[in-house]
Amino acid sequence: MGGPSHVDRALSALRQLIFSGELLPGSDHLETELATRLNVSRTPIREAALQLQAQGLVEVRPRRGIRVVPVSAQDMRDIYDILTELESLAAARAAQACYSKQDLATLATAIRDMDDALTTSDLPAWAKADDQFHHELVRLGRNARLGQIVSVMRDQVRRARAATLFMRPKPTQSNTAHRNVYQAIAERDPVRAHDVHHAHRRQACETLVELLETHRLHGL
Amino acid sequence: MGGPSHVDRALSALRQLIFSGELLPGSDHLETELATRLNVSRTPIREAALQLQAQGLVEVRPRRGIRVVPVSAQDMRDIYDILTELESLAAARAAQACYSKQDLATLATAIRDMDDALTTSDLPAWAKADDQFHHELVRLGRNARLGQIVSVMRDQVRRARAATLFMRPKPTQSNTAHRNVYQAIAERDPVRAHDVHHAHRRQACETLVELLETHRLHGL
DNA sequence: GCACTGGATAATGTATACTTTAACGTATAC
DNA sequence: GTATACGTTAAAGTATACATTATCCAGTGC
Repeated sequence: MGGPSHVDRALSALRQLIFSGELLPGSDHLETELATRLNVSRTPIREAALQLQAQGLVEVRPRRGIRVVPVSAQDMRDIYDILTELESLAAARAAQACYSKQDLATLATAIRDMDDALTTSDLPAWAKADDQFHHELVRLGRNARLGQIVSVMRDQVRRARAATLFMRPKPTQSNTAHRNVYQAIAERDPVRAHDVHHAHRRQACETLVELLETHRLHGL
Repeated sequence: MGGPSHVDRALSALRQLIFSGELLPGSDHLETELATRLNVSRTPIREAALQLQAQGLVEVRPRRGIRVVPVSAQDMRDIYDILTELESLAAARAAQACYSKQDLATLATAIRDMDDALTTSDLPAWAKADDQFHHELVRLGRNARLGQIVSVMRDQVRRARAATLFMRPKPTQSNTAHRNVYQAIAERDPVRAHDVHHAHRRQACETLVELLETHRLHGL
């Protein structure tokens, strides 16, 4: 069976390099350089770069290199605007879908994991569980295209959150909000699910952008 | 100066072939076939196909060919859900942006063109002006990422609308709705701009999906 | 008749060679 | 000293050659 192709590996590797910060935001990288680095020819690099460009992670600029796009505070606002609307829509749709408690088990698990992480002050674990919750929420909304868009937006947010995770107050509110969204979905109340989640994301955006701006974290 | 590359031309050509229906939804096309057809090598075809895949217009399936993705009625609902939320958000943001009447001139022009097209019953012209209005609206919302997403979604809608344009009743309501959105933006009333546009798109979705389903137009 | 094996085939995945061209530096004219 | 023209160079764009491998079909065994 065909294992992952060189393009696939280049994609993962480049994502890894970007998220880990080894490829700094704003930095340019020639195709040849990356090809050498990943031990492949230019072809898979070019194809991977094209896909990353479509995801907004890099920008290919002829003769200047493949650029890791920096994300400003304003960009983050734009991204959150999209994320907020689409996730809230997913929440509403999930509430309309008449899920049983069993269907919502994964959501409940994510919430529990967040609580656990909070009591042990394990912020990375909290972030992971938080991602899990949002991912599940969108999945329950049953709109594959929406899921894809949201996941691209969430990648960007993740980059910024990594830089600010340890500056934040304990995210107690988030857990409460998630619990309320879960309740609304379980009770099949789309409007409440939508509104609660919307307010939650809006708040999260404010918190994040404020941190970015006060700490002068531009071009993440 | 560097004219458009082969990749650029392949992209336009393939889009043209898809939108014109020469490449039927659901049909598969080998890289070599398309390369011969467009008089280029496989390389630009592969790169173009990757970008079209990112836009959801084709699906590249190893050894089975590049497939023009068919769009079902349910797909169209999903697409409209996204479009509705994001365009409405753009409308709200546009209303918050304190634009002068001059800034809104292009919107007004689009509305006038729609009216003209309606009185002469020139439906293609109406569709074009309609696109223009929505495009302008989103531009005024000042969120580049949102603009990109919306434009991808609108491509899909365009495919379906082309098939149903002449089945519809005269789109008088649309013109009224657009006028109201324009008004709300001019009066800097984000909530009304949002809600009016939201209702408008929702209605459009219902109309379109109903046509698709009654006429059994699956896999457009 | 059916399932399985194995090889032929053809399409993709990848590397590489080649072409084109933008960017940079140098030299020259003024 | 500045600006323009020109040549060099290196990077991307493209074609192509090659390697890999899924698919199909014929043949075999049962």
